[in-house]
Amino acid sequence: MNVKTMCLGVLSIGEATGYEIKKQLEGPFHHFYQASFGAIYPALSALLADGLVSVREEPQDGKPDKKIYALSETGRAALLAELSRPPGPDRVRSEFLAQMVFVELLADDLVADFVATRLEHYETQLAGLRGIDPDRLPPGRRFALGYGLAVYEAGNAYLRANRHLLDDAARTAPARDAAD
Amino acid sequence: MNVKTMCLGVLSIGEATGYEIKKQLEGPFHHFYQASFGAIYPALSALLADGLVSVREEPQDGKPDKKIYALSETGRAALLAELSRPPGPDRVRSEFLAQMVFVELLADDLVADFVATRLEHYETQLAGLRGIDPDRLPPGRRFALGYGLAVYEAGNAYLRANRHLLDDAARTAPARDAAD
DNA sequence: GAACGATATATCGGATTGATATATCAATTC
DNA sequence: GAATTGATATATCAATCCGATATATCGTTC
Repeated sequence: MNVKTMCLGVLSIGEATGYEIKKQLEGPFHHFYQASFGAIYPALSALLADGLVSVREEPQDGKPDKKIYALSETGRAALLAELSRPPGPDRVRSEFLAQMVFVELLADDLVADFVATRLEHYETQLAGLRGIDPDRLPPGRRFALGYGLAVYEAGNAYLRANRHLLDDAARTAPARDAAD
Repeated sequence: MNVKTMCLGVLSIGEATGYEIKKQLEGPFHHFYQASFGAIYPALSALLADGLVSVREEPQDGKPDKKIYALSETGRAALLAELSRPPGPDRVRSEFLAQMVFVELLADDLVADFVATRLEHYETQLAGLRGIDPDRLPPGRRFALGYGLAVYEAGNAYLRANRHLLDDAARTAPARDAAD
């Protein structure tokens, strides 16, 4: 699903600015879909040019004018067509995991630092998702919320239970050896 | 972690061709890092130009010649430097999840099909990871293997337990209504 | 007063994807 | 038997996207 389709999807929930679409993708949707402003704004421009969305400008005091986008009927049909195609494979890139694969090359204080940061990250993400009331969500979004909770909880629990694999494998720094 | 660094990392395990690096990223590393040939080959070319890897060509009967890349000492140092930087945020894009968020728009037979495919996908991925003997791996790779198992198992279990949210929400197709 | 964060829009150079191409061979399908 | 598919290998390209940056205003913090 490209960013144009995701924008159509978010607009199917209700009209929104480019900034608000980004906020949605940084918040409740963050665990399964991310996109940058560099992709969102050109996507909205293309959707507008193709007649799949409409836009109205609202001046604001003390802030840039808002451009509020809304889904057109053509856009709704295009969204349905895209959603009806079989989903492609997940795309994943976890820098933390990729770096931990080479943990034997890393100094143990670095590893401890990275692991601690990662655990905090899990807690932050879980707190964010737990702050959302599932009863107020339509079924699809409730499903996605529960999925995020399940996967973050599993990752968090795994890291807590197995961080010793990382701690024990990391390089002991020379200065620390001397202190020990 | 960009594709150049990942190539250095895979080469730190042992010399490899571009094709073999891709195979590593399609197999045991797939659940946390993916990259295309379109990125791997230019990355290897750049690494070669920068002196971070060396290459030797081996002719093969019935197949293209092999270009076998090996890490240089300069490359090893560059890898260590990159790995020592704090990991950036995970990048995730799950088309399945993104589409399920808008499940109310989809026909129920499509949803059932997508869910069935997704469950098969989990079984396939889990079978692949379970076929790897963790005792033969160094600690970092053992950790990553276990992480993949934990997260796929959680996602699989969640989908099995909660697919009813999706089934119940999907649109009932008109033709099916008439048949019921 | 400078830096930072929030609300907003927008752009750009570099990174990456997915498709495609080339080559050869073996296995499978029609 | 020919066509298709899949595997082993290398390589490239147009489209998509990222991360950084810019602009503007305001409020908060150091």
